[in-house]
Amino acid sequence: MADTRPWAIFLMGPTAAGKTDAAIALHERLGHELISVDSTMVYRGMDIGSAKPSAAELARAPHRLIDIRDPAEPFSAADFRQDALSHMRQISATGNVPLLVGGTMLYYKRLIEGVANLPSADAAIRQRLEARWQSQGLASLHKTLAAVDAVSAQRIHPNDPQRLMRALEVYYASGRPMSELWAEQQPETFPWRVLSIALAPSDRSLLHRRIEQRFKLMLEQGLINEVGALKKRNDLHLGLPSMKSVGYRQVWEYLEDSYDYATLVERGVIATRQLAKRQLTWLRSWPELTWVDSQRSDALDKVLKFVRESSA
RNA sequence: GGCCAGAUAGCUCAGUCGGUAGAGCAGGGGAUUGAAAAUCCCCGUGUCGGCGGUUCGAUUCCGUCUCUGGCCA
Repeated sequence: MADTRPWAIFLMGPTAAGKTDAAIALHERLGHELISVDSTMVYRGMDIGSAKPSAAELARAPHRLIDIRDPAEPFSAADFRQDALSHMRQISATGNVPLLVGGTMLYYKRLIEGVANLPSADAAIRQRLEARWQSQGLASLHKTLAAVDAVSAQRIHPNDPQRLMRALEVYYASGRPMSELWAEQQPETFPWRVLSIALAPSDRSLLHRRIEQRFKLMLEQGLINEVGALKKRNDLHLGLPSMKSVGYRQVWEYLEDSYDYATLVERGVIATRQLAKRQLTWLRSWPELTWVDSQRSDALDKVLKFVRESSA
C-alpha cells in the first residue's frame, strides 16, 4: 500500500558541517519551512556561541523553535517533541514540507519514537537528590534505585548521576518505577514520511580544523561579551543546561579566572570536537540515512537534488 | 665556558631496588526517554634522546654525545 503520509525532511549532521546554509538554500529554492532541532538555539541571548543563524538569515529563512526560552528556563526533549509536532502539523496543513534542521540527535529520536508518560522535571526533588548524592555518595543513590526500580538500576550505570537521579525523580514524583512507565508506552507510527540526510565531512581531521576556526571566529565576534552579559544577570549559573553548553561553560570558567585565554581556546575547541563525535555516533546507527559529504564543493546541489528527487 | 636538573604514549608526567612500562589529558569506539551542546561506559607497544660499556639480560647502573630548562661566569 502506498505511503500517503506527508513528507518531512530531517537535515542532521555534526556541528560546523554547514547545516544552516543548506537549510536556508532548501527554504529559498524549494520553499520548505524550517524547524530548528537544537537544544541551545532555543535560548534567547545565546547567539554567537550557539552558531545561531544571523538576524538577516532568520529574516530570509525563518526558523521555528529558536529564541523560545530564557536561559534560566528549562527546555526538554519532551517539550521539543510537543512544539515540533505542533509546528509540523501547521506546516503540513498548508501543503508545505517541514524541514527539521539541527544537531540535537536525542530530539529527533524522541520526536519519532515518542516519549513515555513520565512526570516532568521537579526542581525540589532534584535538589534533594543532589544533596543526597553529595552527602551519601552515588552508590547510595544506585542502591536506592535498585530497591524501587530494579530494572532501571540494572540498565543505568552506577557512575551516571544524571540518569540515576532522573530515575529516582520519576519514582518519587509518580510513585511508580520508570521502567514500568516506559513499558506502558505505546509504539506509534510517526505521521510523516521522513527523508533523513546527514551533512558531514568525510574527513574527520577536516571537521576538526573547521571546528577550531569556528570557535576562534566566535571569540572574535564577541562570545566573551555575550557570556559576560549573561553572567552579569546574577540569576544564571553553571548548573543550568543553558550555561553547560559548549563554549558557554568554558567562557564562564575563563571569566571566573579558572584558566587563561589560551586554555579557553583549547578547552572550547576540545569540547566542540567531543560534541561532534557524539553526534556522529548517533548518526552511524540512524536508519535509512543518506550521507552527503559536506566538504564537496557541490554539497548543496547534492542535497537539493536528493530532496527534489526523493520527496517529489 | 662551568655546575645542576631534565629527556619515557600526540601532550603533562609517574615508574621500573636491572627481567622491555602506566596515569591524567588529548584522540578513537559505544550508550542515550522532560539537563542531551548533558551524562556515562570501553579502548594504552611506546627505537623509555643517540652511541658505547658493565651484565645472562640495560629504559633502569656507568661513560660519552646531543638537546631543553635553571644557576654561576
